[in-house]
Amino acid sequence: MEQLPNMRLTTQRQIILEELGKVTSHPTANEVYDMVRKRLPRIGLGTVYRNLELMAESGIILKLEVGGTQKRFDATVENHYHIRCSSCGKVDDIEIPVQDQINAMAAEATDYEILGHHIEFSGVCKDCSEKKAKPALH
Amino acid sequence: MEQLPNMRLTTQRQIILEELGKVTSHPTANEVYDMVRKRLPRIGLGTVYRNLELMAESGIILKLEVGGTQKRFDATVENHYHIRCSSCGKVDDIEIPVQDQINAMAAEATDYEILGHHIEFSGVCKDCSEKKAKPALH
DNA sequence: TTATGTGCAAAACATTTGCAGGAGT
DNA sequence: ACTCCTGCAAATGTTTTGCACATAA
Repeated sequence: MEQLPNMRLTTQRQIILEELGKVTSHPTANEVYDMVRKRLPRIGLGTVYRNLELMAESGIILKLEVGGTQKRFDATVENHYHIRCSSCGKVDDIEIPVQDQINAMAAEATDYEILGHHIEFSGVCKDCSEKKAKPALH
Repeated sequence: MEQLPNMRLTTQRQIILEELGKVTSHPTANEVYDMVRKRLPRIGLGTVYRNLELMAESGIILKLEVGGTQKRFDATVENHYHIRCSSCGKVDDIEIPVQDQINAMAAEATDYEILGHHIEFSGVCKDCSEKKAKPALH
C-alpha cells in the first residue's frame, strides 16, 4: 500500500483498500464498512471513516462529494467523470475524455488559483427508466 | 413568486426568496436561516429547509451539492459553474461558457438518459492564498 | 372552510472525536 | 519501547419529521 510517512500498514487499512478496489460502485463509508466487516467483524465504523479520509488526503483513493447526503469513495484516482441517477442515487463512471482545456478557461475567469475540476452528470439509469419510476429528484 | 400548483405564497417563502436573491454567496440552509431570522425572528429552521427544498424541486432556485458537508442554495437557476476554495470552503460562480457539447458526448458513453451536468472547480481563493494559509483539503 | 404551511421539538442520519487498550515498526 | 492506531461509545453537525395550531386561498 502506497502511504504517507508515519502511516502504518495495518490490517484494517489493507482490507479497506482491497475491498474498495474490488467494486466499481463508488460506495459510501457505510457501504465500505459493511464490505469490510465481512472479513473483520470487529472493525469500528470510526476506523473506516478515519482511514478513508486519510487515504483520500494522501491521494491513494478519491473522495467524491457528489449529490446525495453521503460522501462516496473511489479506488480510481485519475481524473474521470461521474453520472448520478436522479432516481435511485447510484453513481457510475462515465468514459468521456477529460476536458483539461476548461482549467485554462477557468484560470482566466477568476482570481482563484485553479487546482482541478470535476464534472457530474445527472441522468436516469437504465434500471430506473425501465421501471418508469417517478424520479425522486434528490 | 413563481410557484407550483398548490404552493401557497406565504410570508416565509417570499422572504426566503428575497434574501437568497440579495446575495451571491451560495449560502447554506443555516446561513439562509440567519438572514431570514433578522426579518422573521420566529421562523423555524425546519421551515427554511422545507421551503428551500420545495423551491429547488420547483426549479425556482438551485440546490448545489458541491464539496463540503452542507448543501448550498443559489437564486440563479440557469446552468453555470462553480469554484470552491479548498482552504476556506467558500463557493463562487465562475463565468465560463456552458459546455453543452459534453452532454452529447456523455449520451454516447452511457445508457443513462442524460439530464444535465455541473462542473465544480477546486482552487484557492485570493484571500486564502494571500494569507498563505495551509489548505485544509476538506 | 379547508387544505396547506408553520413553529417547535424530537428524531434520524452522517460524521467526528475522546479515550483506554492494542499493535506495527 | 514508542508511537500510532483501533474499537467503542458518546458527541457533533446537518437535515427531516410529527404534531397541534395558524393562515392563504
